[in-house]
Amino acid sequence: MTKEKGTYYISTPIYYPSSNLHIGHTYCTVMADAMARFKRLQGYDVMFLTGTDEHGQKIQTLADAKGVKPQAYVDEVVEGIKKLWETMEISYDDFIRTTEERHVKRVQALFMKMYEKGDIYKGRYEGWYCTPCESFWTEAQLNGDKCPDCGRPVNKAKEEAYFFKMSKYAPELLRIFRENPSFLEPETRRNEMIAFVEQGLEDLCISRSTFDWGIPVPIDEKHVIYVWLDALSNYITALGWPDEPAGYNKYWPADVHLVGKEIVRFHSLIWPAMLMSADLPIPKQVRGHGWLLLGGEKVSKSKAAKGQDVIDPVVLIERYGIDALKYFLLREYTFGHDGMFTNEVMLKRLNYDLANDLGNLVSRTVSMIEKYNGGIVPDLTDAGKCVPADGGSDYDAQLREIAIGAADRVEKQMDDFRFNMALEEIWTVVRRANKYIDETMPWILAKDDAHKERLNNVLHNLAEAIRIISILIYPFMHTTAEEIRKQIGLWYADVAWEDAFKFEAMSGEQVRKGDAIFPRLDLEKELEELYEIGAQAEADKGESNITPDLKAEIEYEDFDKLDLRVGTIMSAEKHPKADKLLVFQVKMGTEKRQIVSGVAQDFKAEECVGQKVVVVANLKPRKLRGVESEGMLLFADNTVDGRERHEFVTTIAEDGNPVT
RNA sequence: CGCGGGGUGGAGCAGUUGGUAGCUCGUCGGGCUCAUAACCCGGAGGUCAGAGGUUCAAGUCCUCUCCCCGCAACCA
Repeated sequence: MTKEKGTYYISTPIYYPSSNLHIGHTYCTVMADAMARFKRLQGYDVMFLTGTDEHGQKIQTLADAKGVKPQAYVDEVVEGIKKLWETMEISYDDFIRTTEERHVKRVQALFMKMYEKGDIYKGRYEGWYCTPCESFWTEAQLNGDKCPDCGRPVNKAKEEAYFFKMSKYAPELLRIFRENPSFLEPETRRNEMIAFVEQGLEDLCISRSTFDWGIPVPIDEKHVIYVWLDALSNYITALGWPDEPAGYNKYWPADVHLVGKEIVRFHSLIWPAMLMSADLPIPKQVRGHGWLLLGGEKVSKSKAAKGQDVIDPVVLIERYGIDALKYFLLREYTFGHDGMFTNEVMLKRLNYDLANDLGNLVSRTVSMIEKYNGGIVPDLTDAGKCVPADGGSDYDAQLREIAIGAADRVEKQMDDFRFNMALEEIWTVVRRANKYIDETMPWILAKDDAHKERLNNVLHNLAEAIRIISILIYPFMHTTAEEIRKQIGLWYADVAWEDAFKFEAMSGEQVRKGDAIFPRLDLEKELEELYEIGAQAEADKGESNITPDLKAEIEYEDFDKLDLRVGTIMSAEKHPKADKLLVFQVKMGTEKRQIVSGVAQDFKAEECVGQKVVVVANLKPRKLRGVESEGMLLFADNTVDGRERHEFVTTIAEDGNPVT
């Protein structure tokens, strides 16, 4: 094995088991896994941590709805998550669940440490409370003056809660960003965070008493510890801090917390502040990755007709294999940037890079070794080395140089989390090898025994290049790497990073042609089938969408209060000060009204003119961003391609007609 | 002037500390037949959104403008 190079601790976020994981979680975990495997291959003692964040109101509500205990609920979901990681061969070293005893007691210890430091105080959490939902909402979250969840009225309420004096650490946090810029990457996120801190930090509410599915506050059993203190601390509780500190002493501070850009704030501000409060070192680095976007195509009509994109990782793995999916995710997207996911892009990647370039390279090389040298990898001889069939260029030297230099280039890219560039470096070797075959033309050499030695050298060099490739891709696609090694006769040897710097390491291996490593995919056919699968999934989802949960029953008198009328839109224009609003002039018989409506994203002003609509005619007038609105237009809420959009509910009736 | 991200050959993207504009696909032409109709070579195609500025030198730094996309605000 490789020599020790120290420790490397990498983490993914702990995921919230409120529903199945999607390709976004997969993406993050795949990156962490590749990095963990890469570091291990280089000889680091790696700690790769992932897990689940299982407390909170939402879980409790979901469990209640299902009629099971919260613990039973999360147990089931977590089992599914673990199974997914198993299918994906995620090489985590530990999986922490926040409901585990080891976590619970250590979170409480952390709470006490911060409390004893004087950084936790009891205060009041003010907000709007919805009694049936048992939920607090901020002013901004409210839907008008109603609960955003259930639509029922809310009351202003105060709740006793514990707060963490986060504001105290603002100067320290700014100092970290200034003095150690690499603490948070990429730079754009760092700038965002600096701006955020400079706006002024508020103290953080870290307890709740309106639900009890959580870790009890050690000094006050009426409260449970609220989300961030509970969740973030997993990174040290999993290491055994503070009661079994061996792992903690060995691995902390973490080398990197890999997180999505939406939770960068929590990891780069709250988490360090909490650690500082507990007098613990902060992690060396937080890296925020981008999101995978769907349906990002501009011309969505034609594309939508062509295919629904499949984002269920399980389906993709079943069809194309885990290595293909991993390769695609790591190769296609730039770390830190959002990227759009489409079936077509994915399939093309798989065909061009994996089937055509890599798979085919292995296939043609192994065939030639079988055909021209009885399946034995020849030794390299001095005599034949520099005598190309075409008379004297340095193909061999070029191939060799690119191959043995690749490991360093890959390492350089990996150090900066540029998975896509790292893979691109590897593929320059693949391409060079394919080119080498064309240059040296072994099939010509094979026709004349006089060239036998040269032919053998060419075959040897190809085998060497593939051997090196198998090492380089190992962190990204270990199964494929092993399959390749089997085919070129290296099944007996361990994969070692330093062997990627050697050439002329092979001698007399028995190659064995196997199945195509990555069979070429029929693009048209695959797209069609994926479309079927996607459409089916969409349909399944749609079933429940057609009739959203009905609201609570009302009395006729309640309905009778409404005065609904048919109206005709006479004119429409954009609201001068709002992006989502259109200002309509609506005629109802002789009556004319100005009505503002939030449909600017669904319709152009012009196309609304002349449309018949149903108007709530007796709604109390109200100003919207400064423009008077005398009523309300009714639209249907449709869902197209997963996006909500409004549709006209039209009629042939005359405007002014009442709707009863 | 709410915050932020973008605008690079037909498409999708790279461009790390400023120094000949790259990659994949597509396209056109050619080569080869060992190989998974795969592979290899060559060509065409970009005033790097626009305008200024700094510099010996800017896609890369500064200023302004235009346009897209998130978030926030707002969807009676």
